[in-house]
Amino acid sequence: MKFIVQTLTQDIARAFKSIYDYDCPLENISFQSTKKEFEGTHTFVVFPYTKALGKKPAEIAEQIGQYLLQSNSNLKAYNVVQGFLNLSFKTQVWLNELSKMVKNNNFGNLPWHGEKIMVEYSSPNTNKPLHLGHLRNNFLGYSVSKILQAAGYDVIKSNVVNDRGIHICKSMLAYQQFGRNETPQEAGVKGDRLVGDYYVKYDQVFKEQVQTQKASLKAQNPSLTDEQLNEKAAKEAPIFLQAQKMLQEWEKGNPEVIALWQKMNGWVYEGFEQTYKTIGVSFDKFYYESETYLLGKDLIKQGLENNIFFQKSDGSVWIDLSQDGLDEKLVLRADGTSVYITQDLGTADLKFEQFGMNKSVYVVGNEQDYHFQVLFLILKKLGRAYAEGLFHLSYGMVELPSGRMKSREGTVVDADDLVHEMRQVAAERTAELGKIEDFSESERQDLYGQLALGALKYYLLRVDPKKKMMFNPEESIDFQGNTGVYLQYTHAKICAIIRKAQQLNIQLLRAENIEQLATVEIELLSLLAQYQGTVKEAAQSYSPALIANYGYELARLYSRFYAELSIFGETDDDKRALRVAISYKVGQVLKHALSLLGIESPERM
RNA sequence: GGACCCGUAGCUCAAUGGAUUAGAGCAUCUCACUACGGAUGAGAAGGUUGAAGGUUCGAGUCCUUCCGAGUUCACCA
Repeated sequence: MKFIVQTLTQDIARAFKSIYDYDCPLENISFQSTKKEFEGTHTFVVFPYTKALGKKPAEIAEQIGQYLLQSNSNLKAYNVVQGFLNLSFKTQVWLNELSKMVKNNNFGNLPWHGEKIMVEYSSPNTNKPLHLGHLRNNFLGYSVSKILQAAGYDVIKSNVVNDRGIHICKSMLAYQQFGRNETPQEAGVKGDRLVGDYYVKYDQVFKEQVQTQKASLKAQNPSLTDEQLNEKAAKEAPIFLQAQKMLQEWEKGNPEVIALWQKMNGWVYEGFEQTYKTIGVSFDKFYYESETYLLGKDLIKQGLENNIFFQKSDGSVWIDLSQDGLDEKLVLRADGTSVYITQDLGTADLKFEQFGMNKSVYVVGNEQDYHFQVLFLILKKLGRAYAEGLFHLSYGMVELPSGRMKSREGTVVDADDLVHEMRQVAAERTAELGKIEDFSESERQDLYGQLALGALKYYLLRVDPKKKMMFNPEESIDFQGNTGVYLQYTHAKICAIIRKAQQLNIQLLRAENIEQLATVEIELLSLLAQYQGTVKEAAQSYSPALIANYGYELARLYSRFYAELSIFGETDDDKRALRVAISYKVGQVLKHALSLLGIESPERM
């Protein structure tokens, strides 16, 4: 199709030249897809040229249409609506196009171009289990990796695990005080859940202590405001002081603390591994902040020498970004220890040294927009060549009908629980329909997982990543309409058709003597031909939503095709074969698109 | 307060780099094949695209102001 559109583009330029003696650069000529109400698949908009040509839009469109019809042998007809020139291709063009697509088993994968890109995602804290917000992150990261791969990149999926810091010490401390050495096995829960429970426990105790502390502070300092009292009490809560102490011990390498840390992190990793496996995501490279948190200090020294940073009298190091519309930002504490951005600077260098990638994507929530703006800007100022290729894939928060999720208020939707519930719904619906009575138990279980995750992933990925989204539990378990299950169902239906076609021994690509295609057939072929462009666009904009929406549109159009036209009831052998071939290709593209979303395509369901 | 982001049908979302009559799904109502998978299809109803200006042949999209929601502005991560 690409080539055919190219010839059309050239012919339009020639038309401009020959009719109006107007030189139009090829890159200024482009097409839109024709709206459904009108005949044709490609539309050329002439409005932008009316000024230069001094003619009315409809007149220009008419003249160019005539010129094209004579000069371009692929063209069948044109029609003009105001300034819109709608073009239709000959049947043979579509038949050739279909034949090419069917023969191309690599359809949807763009040529490898040798650029390397790292996608960092997931990056969990090791103090609590994964929740719904992490799911959006993980699904996005995984899907973007797949899309980039399909678009011809070498992709490295990385995960920077936040396994150290005061928050980790909090759950350790609560476990130490209240845990009685219980193990996940003894407690009968996943390791990440157990550790998360102690993080919650810490918070309970902390809150109680703040209240007590506040009361005694108030008695001593009646003049303080409520806010001041809260702040002071929080800083003086015994358990908080203990947590701070523990962090210091951890940094000193106190064997007891380290041993506890290793034990508890080990539990969390086991839990995460299990969750990652069930939700179907994976990584090529793990970084641990406990190993990277000291990085970046050399960079600070360098920046000081080059006067990019400056030092205050207390020894702390800063960068002044006020020229760039931002603030002054601390990059190293007065005591010489790192802050968050210090290690991010160092880690950026480390990643680049190890992989030498051209681009690097950070899949991180939009709460950290400012942080990444600063991080990238500093790296540019430090003259890092790779800084140009850095991108923050900033995604919006997932909200519940009851509002934003808050771990402290217990409104968090746990990832494992959610997947479990979805599986049950999938099992119920499947049982109601009774189409897989001959499946073995393990085949059933596989199917439930595929449907559950298909529904969940599609639900979270179909929305533009940049936008915040609403997670409505009732809607998410809906398997009708614009859902992942709908795409899977359409694919499975097509598989049934292909099975039957094989039984009937129908050849996909026979010499087709077809004079005219049905409108819905042309629409389908045209949409299929757009798939590779969609993949490219999705890669450029890092947006799985484009793939999801394309897939839905394709499934919907196919469903209409299926309802309007009979396949096996068609008596003309050529037409019957054609419809099977179209079905086959639609099935393949659906499967490919779903795989880019990290969703599996069962052949029966 | 500064910065950033968002506001489209009752609800959830689409709408290429500006373009013909702003499209889907859910929910509501109606209809459909003793044909290939009804987890489906067709139709009805539902909109002053938060408001007001501006630029343009043309604005949901760009610019300005206002209103409303959110995020962020730690020697936390």
